[in-house]
Amino acid sequence: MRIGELASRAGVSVRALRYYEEQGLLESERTPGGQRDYPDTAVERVRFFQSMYAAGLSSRRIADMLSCFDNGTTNAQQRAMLAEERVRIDARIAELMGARGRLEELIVAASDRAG
Amino acid sequence: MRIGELASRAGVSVRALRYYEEQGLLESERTPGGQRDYPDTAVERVRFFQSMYAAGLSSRRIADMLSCFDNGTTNAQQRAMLAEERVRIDARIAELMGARGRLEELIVAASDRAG
DNA sequence: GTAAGACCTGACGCTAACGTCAGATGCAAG
DNA sequence: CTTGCATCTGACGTTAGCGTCAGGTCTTAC
Repeated sequence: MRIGELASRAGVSVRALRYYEEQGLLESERTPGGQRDYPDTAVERVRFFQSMYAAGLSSRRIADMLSCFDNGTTNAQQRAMLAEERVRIDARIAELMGARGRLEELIVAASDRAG
Repeated sequence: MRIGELASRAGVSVRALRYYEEQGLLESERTPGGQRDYPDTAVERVRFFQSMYAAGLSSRRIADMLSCFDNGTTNAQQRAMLAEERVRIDARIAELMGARGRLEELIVAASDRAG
């Protein structure tokens, strides 16, 4: 498929896809006219990127774990990195839950005042 | 206390405190010499900021809910905003847990391969 | 009174994941 | 063949929460 279709199917912008390619995350064939051509599997791949970005990983980090995503094998360094990122995500979740609690306090206190 | 002490007690940089003042989040008295002087309550206040920043709120958003933090009262707009931010945080937590799950899959798959 | 820090006000730098614009080309339809 | 939309390659713009440097002032210990 071409870039526009991939963008809409994966829920990202065309610009984002070109950026992923720049970062070495996403390859593509080219048509004789020079346009990018993606396989169907690219949709899932891009969604994986989005998920990792949403979790706060950098392009570099995602690139480092790509072989792991592609064929399910890892070296020691990758295993350490995966575990490290999991810890980081857990910490982020804890922060967010803390903030949620603070917000909740404000809401409860305010509703008490409001009756 | 002066700015350096507040910074170390709240766990942020001196620059950050001046930035919070710029954004209208943090007031201070001034000594005759022109240096900032903070009350003890500023420590907790700054920690609240950090928690909100960590949850992805902008300075503007935090400023908008400050009166709520200060005296526990809200107007309708603030109540709506607090609820909205809570929803946003919940969504972020869900994203993170999704990403965590994906990572977990990679880890499990890789450990299967590794034996 | 002076040396050493802490603090002051600008003001530019930084980062990362894109947004956006410009000017040119590819491609399917009528 | 041309109309018109999708796509192409640069390349500069954006955003937000600070980092950092420059040059000058305040405070405190000796």
